Amino acid sequence: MKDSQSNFFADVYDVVRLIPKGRVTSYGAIANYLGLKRSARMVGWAMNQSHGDDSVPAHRVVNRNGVLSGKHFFSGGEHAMQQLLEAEGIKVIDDQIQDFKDVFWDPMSELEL
DNA sequence: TACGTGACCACGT
DNA sequence: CACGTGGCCACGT
Repeated sequence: MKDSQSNFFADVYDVVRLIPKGRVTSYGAIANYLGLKRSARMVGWAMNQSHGDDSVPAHRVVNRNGVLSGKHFFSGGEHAMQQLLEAEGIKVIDDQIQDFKDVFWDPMSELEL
């Protein structure tokens, strides 16, 4: 096990697990919260590896534009991620979250580091 | 070992 | 206001 990257992945997963039901956050917000400000890509990569871990609601993580950029990586079809979000009361149209700012959950603001 | 790619974001032109 | 480039870090070929 690589301690360093495992620690980073663990941190990302921990934050994602803290996302309340019916809310979403962005890769950049998580990266920023962890202090990796410019390394949002790593958060995305972490999500990629988290795929298969039911404890990590990756469907609640989208890009800063509110677009389901990672839907393509979900198993069960292209609309699997959208249906998961809609099941939590989040409206999604054409891979775009409606009222994104309203359902947006910022760890820095909500967790108040 | 080096290059290219990636579930992104911010800035410059 | 749209597009291009840089930056970040890790992984695959």
